Amino acid sequence: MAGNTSGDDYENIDWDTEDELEIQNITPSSCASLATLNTQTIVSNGEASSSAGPSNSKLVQHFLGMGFSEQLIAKAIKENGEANTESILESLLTYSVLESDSPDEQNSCPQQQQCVEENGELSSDYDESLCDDLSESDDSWSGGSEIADISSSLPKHEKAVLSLANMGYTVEEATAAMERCGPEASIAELTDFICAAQMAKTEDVFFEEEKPKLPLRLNADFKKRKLYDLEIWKRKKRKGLVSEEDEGLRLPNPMIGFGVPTDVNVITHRTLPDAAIGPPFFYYENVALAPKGVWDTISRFLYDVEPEFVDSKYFCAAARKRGYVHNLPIKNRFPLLPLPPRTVNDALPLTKRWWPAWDKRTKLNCLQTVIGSAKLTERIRKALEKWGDDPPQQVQKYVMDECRKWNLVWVGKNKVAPLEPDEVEMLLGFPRNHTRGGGISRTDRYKSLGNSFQVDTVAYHLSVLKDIFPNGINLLSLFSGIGGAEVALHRLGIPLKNVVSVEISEANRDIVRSWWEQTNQKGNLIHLADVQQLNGDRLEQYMGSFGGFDLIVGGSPCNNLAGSNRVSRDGLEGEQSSLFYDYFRILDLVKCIMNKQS
DNA sequence: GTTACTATGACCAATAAG
DNA sequence: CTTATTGGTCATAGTAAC
Repeated sequence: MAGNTSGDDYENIDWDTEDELEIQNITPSSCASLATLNTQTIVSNGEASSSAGPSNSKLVQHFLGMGFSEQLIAKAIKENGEANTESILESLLTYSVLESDSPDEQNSCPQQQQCVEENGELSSDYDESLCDDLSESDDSWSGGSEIADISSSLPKHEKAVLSLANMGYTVEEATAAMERCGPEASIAELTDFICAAQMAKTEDVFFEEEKPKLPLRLNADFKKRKLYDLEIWKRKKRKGLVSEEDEGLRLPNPMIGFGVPTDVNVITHRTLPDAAIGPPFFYYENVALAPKGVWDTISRFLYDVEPEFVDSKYFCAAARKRGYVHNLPIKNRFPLLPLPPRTVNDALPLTKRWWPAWDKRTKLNCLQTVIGSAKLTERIRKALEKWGDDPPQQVQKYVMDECRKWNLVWVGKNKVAPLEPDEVEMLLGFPRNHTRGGGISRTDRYKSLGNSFQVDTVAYHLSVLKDIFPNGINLLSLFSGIGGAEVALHRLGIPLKNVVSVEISEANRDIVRSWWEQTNQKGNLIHLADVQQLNGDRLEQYMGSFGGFDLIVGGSPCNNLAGSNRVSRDGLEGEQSSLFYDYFRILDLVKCIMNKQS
């Protein structure tokens, strides 16, 4: 078992693709070509600016990681000294705002200092409407209306412009990029384009020194201004025509990805793009039914790997439609045993007695973070009690609609109820009481569970690692939540050697730590709170101490992608969901560091 | 302050209907 | 082919209760 034999599979995997540094024009990936959100990855080249850069490279790295340009950082440090990071940051932000308000200013593009491709020609729009009177704009938006409300109700392409604007680009730049790249272009494509345009425009222009330092604008004012610019853009757009190019990934039906344990049709081979090939292995997850273009963008960032869309209803009694982007082998997968019950009837046998014949459900819908109200179940009971076993169609439809929407199950005569937390735990493949105790409220249990992996599904995908890493793995777990990946690996019998787990919620960290202790794990568990604080230095530190990560798992926040969000379904640029870019940033960092080590 | 409870449609895409 | 209908969704915000 040990040693050489088990290495066979490993060697079949084509890790040794050294030369993946070929220039990729579109893909925002790979260490060499990309700057987006990724400036840190050039560490090894000693990107020392010729301009007598500050000695404190860590400090520079820190701000580079936040997306500011090296020149701006140098300037900010010069102004503020190295000691006061707060004031440096403030200066940097100020520069960005200045840039966006005065297009003449160059070089403050918060990203992409080193894009070289594209011949960035700009449309004439660049010169127009740059001199909009600000006071006018302020007046026109001075009503009590909330900016956020307005922006969230905008069409998607306009949101894209607004996103770019809020990233520090001018609306004119964003518009030009949109016109050039098409309305469905991803933010990555757009930023690439803008950067190229800026490079073209700013050649030979060196950083000017003294700029009047204005007080930092309030964020609301900033957005207000951008929104006004957006209105201008809309007016322009109505005149011209915009090519609508529809292109996008389609969800498979049935949603079984490369295969599920209960189906004989299993795909065992695929070809990964060279840039995607590890080490490390990575495994990224998010909701399948995201707004248009989101999965295209995710896939493009993650080295053009096609997502594997899987509905967990093929693994358990509840649906869970998710997309997974990973570079794992797909041959010889195996499921966790015992196979979990796959019908409501089997999973919740006590409901069978009360389950009416006209409720044809055999599976539950997606387990959410909130549950149906008591009022609703009472309304349903009242609606049903007038009738016998066979209520009229209208009533049946009403009841069924609500049951499907809220995942209600039958717990008594004419009585439906939401699932209990421990039932959700069981359906998702967690040990009973996994989220119980430790002072967590019932509401928060639902929330944590609703945001989690379905363990059997994930374990099936990760099962191929068992032969590859018989001695255990080092895991980097981003957005760990309640530890779905850790539980899956553990149940697969894959030892966890070193786990760096990043999770913002303290309650969730407590849950994972408690599980770690109860299952007598032999490895090390390192907990961090914020992915945004995880930089190259810390990663190198960890990786140096135990020799790199074997697997990077993460399901980034879906808040702004999920259909059930009525308020802020802003897509990948939403407040929480944009943390996807941190997943990519960290993955790419690890990839680069590992390449450097090997 | 924390927790529980409730009301709140939008968006997308698949499907049905015309 | 177009348009209408349907189904489904890792949720948020406000308010009351504790």
